Amino acid sequence: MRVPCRDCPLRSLSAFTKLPVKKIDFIQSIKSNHLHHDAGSWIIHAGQAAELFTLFSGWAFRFKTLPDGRRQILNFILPGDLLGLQASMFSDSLYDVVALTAVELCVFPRSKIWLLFERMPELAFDMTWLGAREESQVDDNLTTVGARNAVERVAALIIGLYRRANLLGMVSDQTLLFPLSQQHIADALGLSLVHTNKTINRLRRMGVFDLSHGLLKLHDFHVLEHLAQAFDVEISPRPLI
Amino acid sequence: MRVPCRDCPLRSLSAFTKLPVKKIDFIQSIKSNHLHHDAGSWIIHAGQAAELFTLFSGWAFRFKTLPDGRRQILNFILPGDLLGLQASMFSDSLYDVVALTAVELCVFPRSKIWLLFERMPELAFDMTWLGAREESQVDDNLTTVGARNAVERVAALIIGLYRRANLLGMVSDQTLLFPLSQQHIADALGLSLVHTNKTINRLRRMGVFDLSHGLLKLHDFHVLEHLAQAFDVEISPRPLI
DNA sequence: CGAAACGTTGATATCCTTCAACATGAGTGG
DNA sequence: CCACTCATGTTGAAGGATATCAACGTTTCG
Repeated sequence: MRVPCRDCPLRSLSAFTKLPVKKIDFIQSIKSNHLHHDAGSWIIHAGQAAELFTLFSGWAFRFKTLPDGRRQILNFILPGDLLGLQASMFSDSLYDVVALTAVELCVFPRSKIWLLFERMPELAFDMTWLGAREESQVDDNLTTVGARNAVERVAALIIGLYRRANLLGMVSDQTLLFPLSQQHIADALGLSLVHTNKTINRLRRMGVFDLSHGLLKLHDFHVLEHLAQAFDVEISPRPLI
Repeated sequence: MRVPCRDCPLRSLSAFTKLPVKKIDFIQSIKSNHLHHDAGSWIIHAGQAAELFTLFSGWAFRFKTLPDGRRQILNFILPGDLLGLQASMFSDSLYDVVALTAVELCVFPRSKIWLLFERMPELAFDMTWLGAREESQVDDNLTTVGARNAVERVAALIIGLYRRANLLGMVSDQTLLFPLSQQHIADALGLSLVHTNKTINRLRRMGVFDLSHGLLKLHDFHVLEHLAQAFDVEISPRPLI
């Protein structure tokens, strides 16, 4: 809580739209907490109620688990992303969210969401926009898992995360701190761990990227885009609640 | 336009929440059109702007196409579902929507969406809720495609559609008009057409359902649920805009 | 230093795809 | 009503992509 929302370092990034002070102060007024979580800890539990969060720093991921234990990672969450919108609109969350690194979270109690719709329609609109954007990410992931082969899947995942991280200024010298294990990648792509490993190494040997020791270095973005059968993407600044 | 929103036949279904007349009239006031489309016709084009719709009758589906033509169906759209929320919040749609049967659509111009947030926060909230619900469907589909094998995928798809249709009163004698071709099923599940066919017939021979001539008859819901490695689901009435 | 998590590799098994051919059904024009 | 065509569904065979199994290497961390 020490840093007021007005001075939030995320706001100065070009990835985010500028908000009038009045709205920022409203956001601050409904923010109830600023949490720290260790890597690996649960942020939202499937089957339980959850608040609404903004990820302030770190990485997290959202996933579902089948009765027999298989798990599917639905998307990854980066700083500035809204987290728990579905969960806070339904009575219970339908998915788990776990911190991938140490994270900081801004907490907005679900009880205040209605206030936001009532008093600050612009912010409610932004929230809906952010929800639509998350869905569009899940759409992409479904397309990756359903229609692409192993090489294309890995390529598409790398591209997607690289792009997002780049917008947040987390990339320098085409290099990025990359906290996913190969098991995370496998669970996101619907591939086995072993095959994921072999596919990554194939791409590594092809020279399109290097991925080791938690560091991703992208050598050739365009080749990777081509390998991924990627769509064109339009990137626009997004609201930050 | 002949039937006023107050008398909308969908509203009387138990699947939908009751709305005060004032709000229904507001909905009516921003509804700009009532469209008819033939089966197979495009409702939303990827790369183009789109309005916001409610599907009044019929079935539709939302999908993406890779540069080389492979296509992934993201979800199916049934009466009462919102359609084009993402598309109408972004400048262009990132996906296509095509009518699976003849459909009727209620049209709400995107230019009026802001008005709705400003003047009717309850409806804005409902819209966000419906968006969150669609995302949760895509989450499920991603889990199906990423973590289930062929038999489980088909079972999960059938269960999901049967459940939704049932809530809308489209099921009688455990039987339902089912307009998907096996190619649609294959494209939704990330399976080849041939393997989809063989999997369906395997399930048919196991006696859990029958699917032919556009008719789905579900013989044993619980066995199918078990085969699908299905989650428990909580079903609650939803808003209708 | 030891243990545990994570990554790597080869061999084998399996699920799913592809190919090809044919069957069936729906729609159309003669 | 029949003959034709096109979409859709069905089936067997063969090949390929991915999964599984098992063993070992490497890093991290207490």
